[in-house]
Amino acid sequence: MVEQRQAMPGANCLECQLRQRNEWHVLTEKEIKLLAQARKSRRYRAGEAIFTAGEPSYGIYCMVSGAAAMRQVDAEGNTVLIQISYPGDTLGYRGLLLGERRRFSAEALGPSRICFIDQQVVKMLMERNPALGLQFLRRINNDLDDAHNKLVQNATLSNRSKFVHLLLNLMNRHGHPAPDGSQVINLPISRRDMASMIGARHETLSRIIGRLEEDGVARFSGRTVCVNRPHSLMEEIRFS
Amino acid sequence: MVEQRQAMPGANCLECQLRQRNEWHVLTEKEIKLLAQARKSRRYRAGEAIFTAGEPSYGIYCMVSGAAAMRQVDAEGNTVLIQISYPGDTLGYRGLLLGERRRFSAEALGPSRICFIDQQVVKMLMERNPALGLQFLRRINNDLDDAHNKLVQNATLSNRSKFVHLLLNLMNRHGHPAPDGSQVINLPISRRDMASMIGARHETLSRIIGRLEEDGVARFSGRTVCVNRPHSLMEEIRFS
DNA sequence: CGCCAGGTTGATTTCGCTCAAGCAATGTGG
DNA sequence: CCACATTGCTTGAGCGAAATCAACCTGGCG
Repeated sequence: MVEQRQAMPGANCLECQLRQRNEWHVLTEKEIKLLAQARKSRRYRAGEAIFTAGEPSYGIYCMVSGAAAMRQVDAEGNTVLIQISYPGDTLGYRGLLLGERRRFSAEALGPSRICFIDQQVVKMLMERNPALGLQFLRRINNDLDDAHNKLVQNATLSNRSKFVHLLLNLMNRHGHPAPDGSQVINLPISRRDMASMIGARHETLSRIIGRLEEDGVARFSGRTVCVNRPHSLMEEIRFS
Repeated sequence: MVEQRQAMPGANCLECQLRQRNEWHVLTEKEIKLLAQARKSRRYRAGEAIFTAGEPSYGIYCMVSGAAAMRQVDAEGNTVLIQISYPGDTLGYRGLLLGERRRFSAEALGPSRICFIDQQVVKMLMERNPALGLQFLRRINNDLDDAHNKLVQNATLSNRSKFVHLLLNLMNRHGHPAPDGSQVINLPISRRDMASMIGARHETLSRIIGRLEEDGVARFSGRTVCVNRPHSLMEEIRFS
């Protein structure tokens, strides 16, 4: 019975293995119980919205399984994929901590399970345990660092280089090693989204993919990618 | 005597008018006295380094007068100007709060006066007054928002549009209205730096400036810009 | 079955980068 | 004071990369 609960993340915060790897690991057992009592877990279908830009922040979300995309839309209606969140990641802490409206949208990329924790509960926990606030600070700091690194990437690299960088990141998350030493990736997002992530048109990305196949770097088929020699990707980003 | 101290920012935190507009305004009078006792004020010459990427974080800095540039350097040695800081802004809080090394460099853009507050003092103040930590959280959150907005800008806009956006931002900070309704800007940074901010080569920026002059939008002469009709700039960024 | 979103491919044009030369302002050592 | 290097900026020519416009394919899905 106990084993069963441990094997089912999202059922109870106390036994949730993911907690060890995110902001909540600084909480005491008593505080965790409060968290477990207040959190609501629910499933999302692929493409379902978690929250939308402009709406108030009611609380924060904790990814249990699946993946989620954060999208930002600019004045002209262009939508850009900012980040992908994975199990253990906390979502929507920004608007919450400041009591602001959502500045971007979040959407489930596939079937996902996500816990929701109400604003009041988070505030209460942060007052009881100041280390929690520091954890969020650390988290937001890393996000800012990522954003700055992407800024210099966008400023200096070619579209091809940017895409290779993206592909390497996706490989780290979604890659499975094949017996012959190659890596097989199941892409969680569409090509349009990948194009938006590197700031290119989707037609351009299509051509870049074609050239990568010509050069024997990788083979693309739908959302499945096979990177022949992962090292060749690493080397590619050394030049330009 | 008291008036004289009020008229001289950087001499004493208690009378510093800038404090009303930054993170420190949540401190009690007693805490401000601690701050005033610990802070060291000093002048910087134009171009002088405040801190450099890779070095440890000894404390944080508070701009009193002048302006400072935050620069990030990527693997290829390209340097990108990330942000400009102005009087009242706090500098270098990121590395400090996490006890990390500096991830970017900061440098005075002109003759500036900047206060330094030691790491230990900040930690002590944050423990005494939890609201201070929340202020830094708010600050870092806004920075992250700026970075995300720049990301979608870089992804979707042309170099010309990006430069017009930059010019509008600089106008808000450095513009002076002329009697004929035009705005005169004294640029704080070189064209190379402006080019890096929009992710373009400096030659390209030079051509963009030429085209803006052809179109009668603005006149450039050294570091002085005259925007004929500020409204025309606003309108320009509506299309494309 | 037709419709539609997502993806590919082609033709054409525009934009921005590279390489290169030249120029003005500033600094420097003799 | 001059010859000289240095730095920041501009301008030109040529080229390559990427955007645009368009046609077409493909696999769901009502």
